[in-house]
Amino acid sequence: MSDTDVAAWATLLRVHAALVPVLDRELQAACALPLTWYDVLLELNYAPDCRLSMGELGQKAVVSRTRVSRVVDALAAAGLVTRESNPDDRRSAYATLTDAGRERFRAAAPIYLDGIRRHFTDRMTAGESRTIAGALAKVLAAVPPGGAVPPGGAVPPAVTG
Amino acid sequence: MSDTDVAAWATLLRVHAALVPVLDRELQAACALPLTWYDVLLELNYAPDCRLSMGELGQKAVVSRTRVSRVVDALAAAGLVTRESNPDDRRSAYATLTDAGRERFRAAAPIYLDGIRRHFTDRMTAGESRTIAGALAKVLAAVPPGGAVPPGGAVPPAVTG
DNA sequence: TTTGAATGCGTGCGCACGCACATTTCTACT
DNA sequence: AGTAGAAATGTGCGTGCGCACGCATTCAAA
Repeated sequence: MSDTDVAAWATLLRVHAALVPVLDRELQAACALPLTWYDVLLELNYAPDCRLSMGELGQKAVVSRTRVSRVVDALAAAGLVTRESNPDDRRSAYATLTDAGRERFRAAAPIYLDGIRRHFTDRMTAGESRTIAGALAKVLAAVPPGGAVPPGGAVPPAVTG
Repeated sequence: MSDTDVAAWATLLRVHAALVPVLDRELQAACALPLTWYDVLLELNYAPDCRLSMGELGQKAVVSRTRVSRVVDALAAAGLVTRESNPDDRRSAYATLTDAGRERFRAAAPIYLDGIRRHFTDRMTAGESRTIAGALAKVLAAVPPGGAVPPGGAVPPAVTG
């Protein structure tokens, strides 16, 4: 039973490993835009006022929270976003999409979406696609926050060292 | 239509980003075994004579072909595999599972499988799991080899120059 | 046999990524 | 007000990873 149980997860790992480089290269070749940048621009474009704090970005985009800081630095250096400080909470820092950033994103989106369609969506039925989205959303909702497992053992307590 | 089309892929990316660190940590906490090591041990254990060449390992396991070399070095230093040369083709190098490696893998397997079950499989129905495995297998079979897209355009190769 | 291309592999190098820690600012409680 | 703790962010550092390249070997053709 283990074999069939693990099949879905194992295949997911392989698809990710095989497809991400392909989509990343296509996007870079067409728009000179790394996938990480695209993801950040996407979330900013979707957010109200095209503005998000670093923490929100780290939570919404597929980027580590600590990494967001440097990615935003790079994006700001490229003129695609601006750093702003929040007058109501001077700890937090906002990243806001610039016009150039929005235009760059809108140019890149069709490329990326087309890649997803050609390599991923077109290979399955609409029903399969919906099933995947639904099932994986349930998985995502139940995954523990952070890469946690700080207490002793993963499965057995195993208190003593 | 784009939104729902991309949903499956986007969720896959998030699940991967969220779950891989969790499973990796659980495995490391319980067995001091990185996921990459586990994957290599798994393929070796499944292979005939517990032996595979570097190229085969790179193709079967979720590890870059060039990275295999260093991973095998580390595994050999840990006594879990041995490096052997192929007398029939002196270019190739074999990695063979040792008894210690096999034992280590067999100890780790239940931990990893249980993690997959708790965080992934148990969150969906058996039908959903089968659908995911089947659909993603189709995607995998159609993905272009290598991270390719060397020629100019991203979409059509267009044979003639 | 000789020669050129192809295959399999290992390594130097640079990049991306996340962790642990320090810093600044906010919040709650006395 | 004053203080301890929490929250949000930025940074030094080590690590994993893949690419470009070079070396050894094998195959194919002349």
